[in-house]
Amino acid sequence: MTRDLFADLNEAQREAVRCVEGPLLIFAGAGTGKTRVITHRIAHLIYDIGIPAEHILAVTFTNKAAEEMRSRLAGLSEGTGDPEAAQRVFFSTFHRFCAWLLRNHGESLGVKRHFTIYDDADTTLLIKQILKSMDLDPSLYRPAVISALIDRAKNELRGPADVESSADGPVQEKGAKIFMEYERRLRENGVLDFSDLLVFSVRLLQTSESLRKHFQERFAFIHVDEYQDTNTAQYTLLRLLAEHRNLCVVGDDDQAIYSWRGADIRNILSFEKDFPNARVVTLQQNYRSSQAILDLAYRVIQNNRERADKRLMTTRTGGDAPMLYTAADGYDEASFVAMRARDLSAETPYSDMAIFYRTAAQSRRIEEEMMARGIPYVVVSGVGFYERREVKDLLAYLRILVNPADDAAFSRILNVPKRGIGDTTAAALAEAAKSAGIPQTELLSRLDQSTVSAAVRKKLVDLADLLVVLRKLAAELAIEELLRRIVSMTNYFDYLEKSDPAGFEERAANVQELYTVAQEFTRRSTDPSGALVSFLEEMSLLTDADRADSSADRISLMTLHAAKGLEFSAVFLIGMEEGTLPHASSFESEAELEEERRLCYVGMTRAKDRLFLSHAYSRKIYGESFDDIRPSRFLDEAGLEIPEQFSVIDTGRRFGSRHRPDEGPRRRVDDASANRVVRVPLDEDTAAFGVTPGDRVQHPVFGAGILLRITGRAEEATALVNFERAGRKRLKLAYAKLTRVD
DNA sequence: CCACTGCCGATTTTT
DNA sequence: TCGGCAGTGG
Repeated sequence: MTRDLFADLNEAQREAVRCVEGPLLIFAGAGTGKTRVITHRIAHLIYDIGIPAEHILAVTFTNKAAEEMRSRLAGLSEGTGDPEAAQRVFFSTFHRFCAWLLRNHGESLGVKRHFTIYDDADTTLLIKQILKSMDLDPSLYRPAVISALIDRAKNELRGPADVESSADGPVQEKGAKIFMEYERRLRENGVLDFSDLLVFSVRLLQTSESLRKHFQERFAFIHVDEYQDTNTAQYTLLRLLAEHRNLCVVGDDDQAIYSWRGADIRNILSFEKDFPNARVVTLQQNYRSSQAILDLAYRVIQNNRERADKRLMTTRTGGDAPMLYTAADGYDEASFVAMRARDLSAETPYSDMAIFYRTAAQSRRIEEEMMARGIPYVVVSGVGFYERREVKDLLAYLRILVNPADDAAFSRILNVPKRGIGDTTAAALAEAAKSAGIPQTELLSRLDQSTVSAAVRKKLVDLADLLVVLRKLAAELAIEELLRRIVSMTNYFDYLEKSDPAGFEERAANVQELYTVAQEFTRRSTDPSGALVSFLEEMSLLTDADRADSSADRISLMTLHAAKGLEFSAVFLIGMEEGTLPHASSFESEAELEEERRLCYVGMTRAKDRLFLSHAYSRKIYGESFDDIRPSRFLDEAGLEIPEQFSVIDTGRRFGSRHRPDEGPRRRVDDASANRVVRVPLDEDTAAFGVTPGDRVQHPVFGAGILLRITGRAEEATALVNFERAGRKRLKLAYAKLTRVD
């Protein structure tokens, strides 16, 4: 070891790294360097203690996090005797780890080596089919609800029978029945859904003692990132693997925002009970945000009852006081964000700014504004690349080659591109396959004349022939080449152009992108024999976030959920209103409200230097206008002073709000965007000047006016005052003699 | 079989 | 407001 791993760590971090044996819980608040701690700890295990790298497992929730850790560890490995060791550490997401486990050892549970994975779209479709076959009304038993119910049950390691016995109400009762059929069909198709990856892995380790022992030895040291987000299945898996108790979990209960996905915050809160004699280290030294931002966030999160108390302190200096903008409406808010972002861009690149919102739909107005002003932006997430129709279509072809029983893939390609096979034929195929007990793919050329017309039969045979040819090509060609053949043999581009002329170019580009992805994969791949299977697995387990291009200088737009784990110099948190954040659906339950609060907290703590919060009193929701929107309770909790009502005068001069002719006459207000009072809590040094936004102030030269806002702090504090006679002026508080008048 | 139209419903979405 | 869908006429 040529390098002191402890040199660049603070005391708490050192303690966490040093403690290598037995259970360890690291409470890592936002921006306290948890990735640094995990990677240093792993490096310490390898290079100082001498643990073979292949005995170390590190599990994360996202591919991105896993990659980040891997590369950080690689950085630490440079210059050591064995820099390659980092490559041998098993960094993986839970799901990828499980897929790996099942590919290699799932046979005993009836999991085929070449299983394919159903994504959300596939499972929703399957549920709809089941509803139809059971003659249930989809509006009563909504597929999304049923899907959530099933997913939830699986994450809690409960089967259809468990759901049935605890059912209260018809949805759950029928849900259990649907669940049962759902499972049957997945097994019949040789496919797993996301949760199955966890469920079967748990079952595997529970049933096979030898495998359990094997993996306990193989992974003698286990690390888990974002432990607060683990669900019951994941927790159980960890318990099975970590019988040796060398389990190090890192997390922050204040950032638990996935309970609706089955994550159980109690996993982290009761770690010490689950693993007696566990060491607990709390990281509270923040390296990311200004103290003002941390304090604001703390005031909010402090209102949660179910949390371990901790408070972040920063080393970082500078930054502006967080500010609140009270907007007239959504357009005004968007306008404010855009203008402020542009101002900021003089000193901060757009790529270091972000706009967060509670629901994806909120991005629209912002996008319009950004477009109108020519501000470069990127919506993070949105419709993922892998969920694009064209991508899914082509992947479905690959899936059906790997797993002929994959019905979701089959129904996707059956009439795509259009080859004149309709619902009637599809139903006949499905029926025949069911009674014959073989996959539909195998049956294509065997449907007899009594069920389908000669013309249709010809089409089916053609498709069958196509698949035979492709299957042969699959064994010979690289994946990219195979994809190109699929596209050319099916005239896929013609189909795309015809079915969606407007979106053709973008879709074609996505297909090209898929070629590139395939090419990349082949370049990286070490095992050509199972290439197609692992390619598909990668496609299923990858998300849009994994391909985000961070090189361009664009401001990022994303939901609060998507913001976790990121940081930006400037953050805009929009739509701070009751009903939006906290979301209306959380009003009934204290637990859900606390989760909304954590969401708010996550958003705030992403900001390094500047945090802008905004809310509007009037907003259009689903095309209907509401004028009595109440500001979010979180603003109160944050200690922000909220203007009573938006009552400012507007000259109608709206920055960038394009003329909207169908909007009717707008309330005439006098120079609204400029003359709005912006209230923010002032720190001591700034408050010492004795004036605060909203005050009526007197100046020796300019006379009386309204203090609109204060930017900067202490000696740098600048007041914007709207003087009755002299108009708007910017004045340094340190020089200008402003006095409050009542 | 496919294109059009009217109606319903509308969080968040690591994998 | 807008997108996804079920139902209907060509």
